[in-house]
Amino acid sequence: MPIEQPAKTNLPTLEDVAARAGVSTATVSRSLNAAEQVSRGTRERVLAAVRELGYAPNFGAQALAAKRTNTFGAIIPTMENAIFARGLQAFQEQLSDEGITLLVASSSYSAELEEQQIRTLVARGADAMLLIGHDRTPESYSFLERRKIPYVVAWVYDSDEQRLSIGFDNRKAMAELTRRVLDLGHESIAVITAECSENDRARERLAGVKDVMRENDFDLDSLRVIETTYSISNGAEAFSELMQGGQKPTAVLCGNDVLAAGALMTARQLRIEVPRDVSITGFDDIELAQIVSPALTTVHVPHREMGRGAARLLMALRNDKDPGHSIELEASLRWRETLGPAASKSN
Amino acid sequence: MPIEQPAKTNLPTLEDVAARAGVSTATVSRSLNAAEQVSRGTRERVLAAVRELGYAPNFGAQALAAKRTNTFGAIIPTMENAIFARGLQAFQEQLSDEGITLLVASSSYSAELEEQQIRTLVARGADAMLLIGHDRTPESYSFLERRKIPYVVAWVYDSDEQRLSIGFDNRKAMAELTRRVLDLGHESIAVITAECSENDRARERLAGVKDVMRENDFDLDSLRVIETTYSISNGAEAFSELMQGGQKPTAVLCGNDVLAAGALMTARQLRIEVPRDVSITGFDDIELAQIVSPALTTVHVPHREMGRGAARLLMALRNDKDPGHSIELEASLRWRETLGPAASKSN
DNA sequence: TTGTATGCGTTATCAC
DNA sequence: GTGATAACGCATACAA
Repeated sequence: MPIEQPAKTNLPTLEDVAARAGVSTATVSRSLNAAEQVSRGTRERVLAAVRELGYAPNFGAQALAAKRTNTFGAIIPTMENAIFARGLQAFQEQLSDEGITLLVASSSYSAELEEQQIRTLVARGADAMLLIGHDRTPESYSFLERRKIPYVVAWVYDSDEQRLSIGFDNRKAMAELTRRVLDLGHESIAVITAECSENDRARERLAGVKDVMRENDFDLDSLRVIETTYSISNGAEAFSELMQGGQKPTAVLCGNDVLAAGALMTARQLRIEVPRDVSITGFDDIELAQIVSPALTTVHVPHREMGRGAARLLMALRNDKDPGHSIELEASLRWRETLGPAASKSN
Repeated sequence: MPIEQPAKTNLPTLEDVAARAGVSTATVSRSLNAAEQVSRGTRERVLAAVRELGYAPNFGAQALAAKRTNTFGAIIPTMENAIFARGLQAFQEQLSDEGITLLVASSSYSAELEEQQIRTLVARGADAMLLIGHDRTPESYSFLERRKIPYVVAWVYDSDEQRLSIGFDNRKAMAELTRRVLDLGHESIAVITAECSENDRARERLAGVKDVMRENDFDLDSLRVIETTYSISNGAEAFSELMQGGQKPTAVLCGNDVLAAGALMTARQLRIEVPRDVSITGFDDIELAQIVSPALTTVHVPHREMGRGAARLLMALRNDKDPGHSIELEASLRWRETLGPAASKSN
């Protein structure tokens, strides 16, 4: 029985390729990473050897020697719904054009968990990080700075913040929506929002509502606010809580489309007609907003622009170029079917 | 001006920790990776030094020395909708319990692209891989085998296939659904499916439909099939194509919930009432299925079980334990609102 | 343009 | 239990 394979069936290394091509390992390395430094002939011989041996670089060795992994990290609050999907997709596409692979983790909206994820991704070799919002533990920031890991904050733009960011003004966007709601004669407003404590987007959106109510001399105490985790079923539950009891709202502003979809579902079950009996609005304008019936009036968020822009900022940072300043994008109202004039006071 | 930081602001290494704790690098390494081999006292001193210095292991070096990254890879066909989200989430959770980080990439339903992604993830150090379905290039398989990268195939169970897999019988599940449809008196059936050429799940589902039609002596030529990429808008378009022209179907079986949601949307626009005028069914039972109105009759897929199970199989494989054989899970009908009796022949 | 030699930060195999 | 020390596979400064 002939021995077909040597016992050690190890993968080919640079050295093997070098031997086969009759050059040094340095030349092989250069042929692969800095082709212009190598004469055409030798490069071709090397590449042939690479193909014949099925060589692929060892990631660990490469990272160790080059001190660079060409890997970026992103931590998003959740993957369970599509809120960040489109933006992340764009981010990813842009990066892979530049030869960067993306590592994604989710924090479940917990600053504590996010800090841990940051450490994990950085340990795993991330050269740069994409983060959502400004709220996180001081340790997260000091860790990144100490490690000199470039990062950009996305999904928010706040001129008060120093950190490099790309996004939109959550407060302003929600204020604009609220203004429209009040213009339609709504006087009894409720808000279903994510927990605000570690989530500046949610907090700012709520602040936007309050700003406008104040502007219009509303009593802020009359504003009912339910904080809950983003999910369809939580939206459903919160809405049903709002609609039982004496003072029913005529407009329910939801912190995002997922909550709004849940609210809409409950409305249907309770035979509450939207927007005749009650208006419901969302935020984000994910695909869901157009699928539900009636289609959701919501705030359109520039997902793809944020993703692409964040990638560009991060690449600049990683390459020690000047990224410029933070970028403010616009979030604009999408008027669809779930927002209408206030119902006559019949409840 | 006092020098606050040494010029070289490098990260602490094992050696630094060792020096500070007054032990050798070997002991530090052991304290971190095999705590039981180290006396309690020294371990505590080491851990203290680690904390004080903010030490974190260098990933590249670790991978290089240990020949193991504790990273698994998964390639799913798409991230653009939630089809794989729940399963992947479960997979991820199970893995992170075991200290494994997950790298995810998507192939856009292209075998060519998938092969490239496999290479990328393996190059980045993936110890093991999760793949969806059996269809892929022969090179993908030979690459994995040559590299001795363990993998498992999920989302399918096919007793004819040798490869380790966990999933359900797509053909059987779709056949079961089709049987119910025919029982309701439908005689004019149409199918909206993903492209079948590189997608065994889609192919098997379509085969399931045909099986049952044959069983019931239907003319297969009368079956209208539209192949398109999974997306709401494609589902919408395909449905509208089906509903114009002479021979309108009374039941439209969609290859997944996303297509079905699109069909439903168009139906609403065309004022076609579901299921009175036409029945529509989905597949997957993602959250979307319950949000749309009327709620989608669909095939429930055991997402989380697949994810968890795949993680267990892969861990066993990676640890050179016997994973046992492929696992068949059940996919069962979820009867909701979009499937009803065939409309009287009025078209 | 090409080769030589060194170092990157761990883990693991030995001894002790 | 603990300490030397040899890999691990590559990139790169320097020399030729």
